Amino acid sequence: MNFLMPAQGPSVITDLLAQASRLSNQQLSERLRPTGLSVDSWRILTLLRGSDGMSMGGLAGGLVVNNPTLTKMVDRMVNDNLVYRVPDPNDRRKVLICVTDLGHKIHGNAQQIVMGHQTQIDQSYQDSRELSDLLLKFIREFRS
Amino acid sequence: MNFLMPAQGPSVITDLLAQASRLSNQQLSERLRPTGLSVDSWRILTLLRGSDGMSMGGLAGGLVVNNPTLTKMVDRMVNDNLVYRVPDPNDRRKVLICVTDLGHKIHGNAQQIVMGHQTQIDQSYQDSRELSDLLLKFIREFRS
DNA sequence: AGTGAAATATTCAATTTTTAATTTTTAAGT
DNA sequence: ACTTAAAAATTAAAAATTGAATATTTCACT
Repeated sequence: MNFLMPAQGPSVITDLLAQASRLSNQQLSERLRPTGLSVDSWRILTLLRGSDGMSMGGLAGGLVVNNPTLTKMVDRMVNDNLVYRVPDPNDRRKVLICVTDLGHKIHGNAQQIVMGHQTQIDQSYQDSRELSDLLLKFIREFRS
Repeated sequence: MNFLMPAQGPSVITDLLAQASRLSNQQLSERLRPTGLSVDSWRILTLLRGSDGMSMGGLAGGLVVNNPTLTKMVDRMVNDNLVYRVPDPNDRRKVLICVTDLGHKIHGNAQQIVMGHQTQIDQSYQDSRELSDLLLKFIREFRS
């Protein structure tokens, strides 16, 4: 029961990120259950939001998921009428993913829940803003 | 291709953690390939290291993975002779997981690789130490 | 124009994870 | 002691992910 403190040695950032990510993901996942969205589905809709469609590759990069995985995720979301596929007129290798009206609606509900979750974190965790900033920098660095 | 900056609105920490965790996990995963260990197997061995065996529940909590998932992970590691199971003498519902000699040896190799990865992060990313500290606090807060 | 290489997305088989239910042991209250 | 509830780990079936291979389209170079 002593996994609150690391047993020995310096903490490795990959491990800390895994713990933190899975913990917050678990919580958010429960909160999103009423909407029927997984955390990743919400992330897809958020990325898509306000764009006129994104390619599979663009989405996969933004989410950091493998292409075949994303294909299946999008399949499910198409099935649930949250998004739809459109061939890219400029490059016929590509497919553009767009949000349906229902998708927008459900994302709106989800977004409120997510913001509630974020607010709770902000309140119980002092350095939330700073952590976000550092994570943003970290991600930017890692993507180059 | 503009997933480097968030399209709109404030960044949600759960999303940032997912991105950061998956990015660093991908990199470390590649580096660990020669050892045959997955990142999670390495995390298991690290948690186990220096303990006289941990229960499945303890491990699952430390790693933040579901119990059935951990059972299968440990099955594979037992198969590879990295760990073994011992019934807990104090509570016969429990099983203690222990590291084999081979497990210790392979974890040693893996640890070097992981430290190399960490060093690279420290060098390319200025605020590594601070990020780790904030993540530790975040995790501690989330676990209470 | 034509050829080979690269990019994009998908499919398929194999592996892994999840969810729900089961088994075994301990704890609690009567 | 007995009975019921809780805790711990596992199993089994369903769902999701991965990795390799495939099909199609574009790009670059001749």
